[in-house]
Amino acid sequence: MSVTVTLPDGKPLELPDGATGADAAAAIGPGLARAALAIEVGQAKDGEVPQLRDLARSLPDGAHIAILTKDDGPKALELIRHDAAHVLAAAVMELYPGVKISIGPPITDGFYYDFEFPGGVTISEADFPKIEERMRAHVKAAEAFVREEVPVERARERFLSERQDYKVELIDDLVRGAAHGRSAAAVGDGAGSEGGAGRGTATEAGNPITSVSLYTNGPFTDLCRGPHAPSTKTIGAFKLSSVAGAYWRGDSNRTMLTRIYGTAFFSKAELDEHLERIEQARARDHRKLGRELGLFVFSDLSPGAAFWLPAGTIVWNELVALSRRMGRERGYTEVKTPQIFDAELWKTSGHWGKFREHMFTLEVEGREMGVKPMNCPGHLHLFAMQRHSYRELPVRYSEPGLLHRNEASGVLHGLLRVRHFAQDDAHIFCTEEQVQDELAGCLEMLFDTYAMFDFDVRLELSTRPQVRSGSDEMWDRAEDHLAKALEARGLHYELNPGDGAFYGPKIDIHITDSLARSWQLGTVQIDYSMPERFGVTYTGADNAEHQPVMIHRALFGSYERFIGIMLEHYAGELPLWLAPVQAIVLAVSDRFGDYASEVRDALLARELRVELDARSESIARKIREAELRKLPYMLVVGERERAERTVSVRAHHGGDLGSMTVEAFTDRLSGELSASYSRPR
RNA sequence: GCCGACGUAGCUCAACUGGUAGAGCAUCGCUCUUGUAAAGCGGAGGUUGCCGGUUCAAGUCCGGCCGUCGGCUCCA
Repeated sequence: MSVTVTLPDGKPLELPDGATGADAAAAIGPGLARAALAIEVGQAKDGEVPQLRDLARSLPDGAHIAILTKDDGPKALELIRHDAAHVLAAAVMELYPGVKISIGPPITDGFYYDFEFPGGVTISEADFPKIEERMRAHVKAAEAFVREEVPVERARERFLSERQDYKVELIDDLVRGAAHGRSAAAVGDGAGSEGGAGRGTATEAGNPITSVSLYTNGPFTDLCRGPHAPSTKTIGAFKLSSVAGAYWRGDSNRTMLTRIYGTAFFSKAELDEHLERIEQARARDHRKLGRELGLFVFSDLSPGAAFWLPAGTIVWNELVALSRRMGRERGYTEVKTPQIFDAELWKTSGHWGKFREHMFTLEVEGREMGVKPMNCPGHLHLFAMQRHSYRELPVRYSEPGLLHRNEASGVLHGLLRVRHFAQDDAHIFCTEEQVQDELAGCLEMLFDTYAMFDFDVRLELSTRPQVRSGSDEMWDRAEDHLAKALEARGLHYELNPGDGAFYGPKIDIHITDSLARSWQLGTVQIDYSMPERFGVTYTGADNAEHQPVMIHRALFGSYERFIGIMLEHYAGELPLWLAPVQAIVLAVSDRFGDYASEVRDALLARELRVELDARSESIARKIREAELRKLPYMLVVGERERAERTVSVRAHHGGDLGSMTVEAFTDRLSGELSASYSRPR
């Protein structure tokens, strides 16, 4: 008796019956046997999803297999990070008797484990050294990860007797999930491979789960779907990084657990490199750059609201100018609507019911008013106050509107999550027949806008949420429109089910910041609901009143957030057209102040943003300071330049570009500027 | 909002177990008049986030509040 499996290169490998992944690796070679971590069974073909399994499990006859080693990148890292999460739990259980464990999956850059510590015990980073020391002992001991399949009842009793309530709940949910026909994987934690059912047990609809898998390393046993590496020793280097609160099952009504984050790599060198990357990312944190470059500051007296300094205001205004120019070229018309409205407006829009807690409200002569958290209701009301013919449509109202949202204190984050901000907002009112053209126009404008910034953007289509307004038929139509518009452009997008606005689905633009956090920027939304709520109409060719379709769109999203992301993206080195100071004239000594100001004035006359540094300081110092301010161009002028009527040009990072006439330099800059402006069509 | 940590001069940071706050940079003044990443000297600058408590004595310990940071939940 034997089994035959197929290797990645297509060659068959014959093994004795009952052979394991480890046997397969050994049969291929002793080096591979040593390096093997896990084994992938199956191939990504015909809808089949390869399963990663423990090496110790026996191989099914006829399977395609691939041995996983540390050279297999993210998959291999994920494996040992999951191992590390178990090691963390093992260490914590030894150090804190009575601790309750919940889940501990690998995540993008590491892993975490959530615990409920016994009463009175709090964990802080100060506790990490001793936890890490225990973890090291487990890694050093090269404890084998041993899998066992246990009947559900026995596993349940085991965790019940250990007072591991969260594990009991997970098991109960697994059983219930299977009974309800959901896959076992879907009722796990959703974040990783914890808490899943043992494979090989029935997970089909309606079939009850009869067993679950447990993994043991050393003294620690956890409910876990696996897989794991053969032993803890493959965790080459690890480090705990932070501690945070996290709600059990992500539900803010349930217990807050203590989450310990960490990361793991195969080697110390890789870990160090990772830590170094984080350090560098911190250096380009927009909050730090904003202060250092004199763009904006924050004050305790207005949490969640930036104070824009002159330099930052220039950046802001340039973005607004870009938005206005591009809008003008595309048939948008700018409007201005009030900041404060009677609650009536918010009741009509539905925001009063859904977001009142997050609005700033005030009472004016006995009337309840709300500061606008968004522009749409104002635009709807404005549109509704006029009579409209179908001949006018589409109407495209834009407004760089100032908005206030009373965000919970805990979510504020630099410019990326604020209470006071502005959006490059616009609302299009059009006929049903015009929807596709308008959406295409929005997407085109979106890509033209983002082309100015070489960002890596990710598109998501967010569909109907649980709580929403409008009929299902409306939602079907709206979602179809967005998907169709995306597909018409051949755009790749991810589906984000249930994440749409309460009035309509949306296409969201997401971007990743320097610390790998994801943020939403622009959005294009389609809305059949608000026009109905506000009763807005236009007169059709048939002389009857019809309801227009509304498209909401903001391409930058909020200017604040966009500038924050952009600063991190460029590490503070803004492109010339956005740089608050495009060039600085540096006088070699204050004796050349006259010529230096002449040069400055010449550049000002060409509408360049230029500064003059004629202090009695060394030229080396002036250059250093200009470099630290990341100013794109430095123009050194002294004896020679005055005599020759030239400037010596130095570019940030670019070094000395030699001397040229002021004319030549301004031409060079104008050329650079028009190149950036000519990109969007 | 929830969990944890943190809050000292404009910025970055010191101040042993409680003993009366200090440095660098920046700012200001003077000297130097400078050629591609920091000239020299001197001065000024703090009710240690705010309020209360313990103590002979609080930056340090305790409580409350505010804010910030890292997460969680939320995000029209």
